Amino acid sequence: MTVGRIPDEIDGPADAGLAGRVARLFFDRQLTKIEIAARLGISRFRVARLLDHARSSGVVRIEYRDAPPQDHGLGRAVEQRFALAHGVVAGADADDMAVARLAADYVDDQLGRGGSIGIAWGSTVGRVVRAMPARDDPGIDIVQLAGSSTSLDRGTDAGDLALFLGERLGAGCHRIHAPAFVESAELRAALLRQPEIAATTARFGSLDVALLGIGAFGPPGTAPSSSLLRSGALAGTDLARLTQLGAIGDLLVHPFDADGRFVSPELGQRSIAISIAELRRVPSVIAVANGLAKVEAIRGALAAGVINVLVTDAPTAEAMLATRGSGR
Amino acid sequence: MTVGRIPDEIDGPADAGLAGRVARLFFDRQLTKIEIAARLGISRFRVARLLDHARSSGVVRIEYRDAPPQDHGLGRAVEQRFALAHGVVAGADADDMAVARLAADYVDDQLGRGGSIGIAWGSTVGRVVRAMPARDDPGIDIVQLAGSSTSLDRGTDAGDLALFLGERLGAGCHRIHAPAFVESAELRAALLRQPEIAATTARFGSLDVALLGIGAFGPPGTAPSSSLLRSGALAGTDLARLTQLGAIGDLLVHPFDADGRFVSPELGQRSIAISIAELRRVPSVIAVANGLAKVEAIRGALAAGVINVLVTDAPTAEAMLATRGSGR
DNA sequence: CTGACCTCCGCTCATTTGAGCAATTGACGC
DNA sequence: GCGTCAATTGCTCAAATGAGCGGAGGTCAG
Repeated sequence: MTVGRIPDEIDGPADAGLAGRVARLFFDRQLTKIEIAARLGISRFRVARLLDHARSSGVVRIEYRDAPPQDHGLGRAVEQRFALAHGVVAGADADDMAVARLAADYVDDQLGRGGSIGIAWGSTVGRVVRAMPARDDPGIDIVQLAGSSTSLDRGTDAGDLALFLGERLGAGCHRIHAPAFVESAELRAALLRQPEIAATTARFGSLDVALLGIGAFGPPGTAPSSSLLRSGALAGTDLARLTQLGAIGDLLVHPFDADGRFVSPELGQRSIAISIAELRRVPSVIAVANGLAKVEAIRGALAAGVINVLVTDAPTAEAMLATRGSGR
Repeated sequence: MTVGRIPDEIDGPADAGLAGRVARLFFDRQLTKIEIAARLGISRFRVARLLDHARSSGVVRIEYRDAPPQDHGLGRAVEQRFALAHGVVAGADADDMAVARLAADYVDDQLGRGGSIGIAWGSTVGRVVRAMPARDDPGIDIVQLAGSSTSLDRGTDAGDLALFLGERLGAGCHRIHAPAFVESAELRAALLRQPEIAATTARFGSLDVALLGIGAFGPPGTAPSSSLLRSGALAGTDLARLTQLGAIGDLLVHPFDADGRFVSPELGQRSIAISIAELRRVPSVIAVANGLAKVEAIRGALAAGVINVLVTDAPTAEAMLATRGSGR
């Protein structure tokens, strides 16, 4: 019964490997099955069956990367109404993922070869990262724009997203191994002096692209879509004060009111994140936000004049345009 | 010049969307081009051209997931010689990535539905994580087996790898937000009392699978393949002492000698990682290691009796078997 | 307005391909 | 040794497909 050394790969792997080889010759090199059969010395029927097997057994998988439909008309309307460089609006029946894919394609276009991209946090940005077409471009630099927060949902933290994006693009990744909020301005200053952290924040000045979500505070008591609120950085009293100041949403750690005024500059004194002033210097600031609950916040964020490009969906865009006469 | 609202998606997206729809009907639903043409009310030639376009423009992408060839004979020989549950050996001309894919497939098989997998650090483990077939199984738990180290190369740190793996499997991810090594046993104890860290280490006892690399110290002066050495945890004097004790490699943070004895138990007193005793209780400990420089270390690690499954390549396996008469 | 140029479309015909069937092979139990 | 069953192989013929061609429509400079 001593089996010793049976060369039993005569059939298994020989076969398994064949399916892969055949599939590559057929799909990649576009040979006909007859040519493949001749080349490998097997019958064309075997080639066909190998190919069937390869597909049914998952050896070859077919993926679709078609861009979701866009509503260019609405996009242009948003551009003009809010003085944006680009308004990208997903078509009528788009879901969150369609918006994320449009944003990912947009970012992919912006990053020609190389380039430096800053990345924020949030579930919206997370979807964009996951929809990003894979690359292998070490010339790209990913820069985390705000510190981390462990209380955010899985895979929405800025550090995690920067890591994912770097992995996906094959890019260098510059993270901030520190919390987004600390107790005092002194601690913040001390952290910013840390060489590892300073190496990342020093890159805020040379970003080509920044990718952000827009946080909406929403009515008190409801679950906020804002990662700033979810991050647990703000005590109840802070939040009450912000609401009193008219805050309706946030960009990263910076709350703003309906007119796009940043209402709580002192919050920036306790947070480790890119400042609004630095953000204004980024050539292309791309915000992704959709959902009727975010309409007010998006309008406020655009009024702040920080954002160049907005990616959203049709219902949101229509709601943003509809209130032309009213409000502000 | 006021463009207002031009429905100019009559051509672009209508076309782009068509390519995707046609591709799905053709590849997924296996309709013939003639059937597709009839269904969409276009000519079969247009279908063919749309399909060509979809492939050349990258709307459809074809991926291959064929398992690399294995040498079952060598695998069985390794199993018997080293008393393993499984020896998985990649075929003759396999590269590092082929070994990683074999390991990934093996782990994927082990994780039927659900299950708890512990993950170590290192570039080898990193390749396995990246080769892992994607899933979406929230029933799986990823457990980081050792603390983080910022001095490891990009994407080889245990925290990063746990995050990547969790993302890839759609699984829950339990990380250790602490360094792998600290200055004193007291600090270690304090950290282990932290609820967040304790929540992860508590899972060491209920792992189904552990995925490890094997570190090889190699001759002094050469670049070590061991992530333990690279992690910068050991001062020069520590290293000299370990070498003196006969250490030739490591499992996670635990150095061992050629006979598989763990030579420096006190190192565990300063490190945040699964212990050898805990590791022994894991039903399936899978080690991935290949390269002639690692042969001695692998043999030592197997002698320790912690490892159940070894994944390697043919040259390494042959070298491991060749020294049967000599040495130990 | 006109002609050059370009892109996209549908057609014909030769080639490639798939469905279904019959022959072969190999494993296994008796 | 031999029958049985399942899996695999190769075949025929009808259907599906690709290459290349000429025409329709659209754009742009002159």
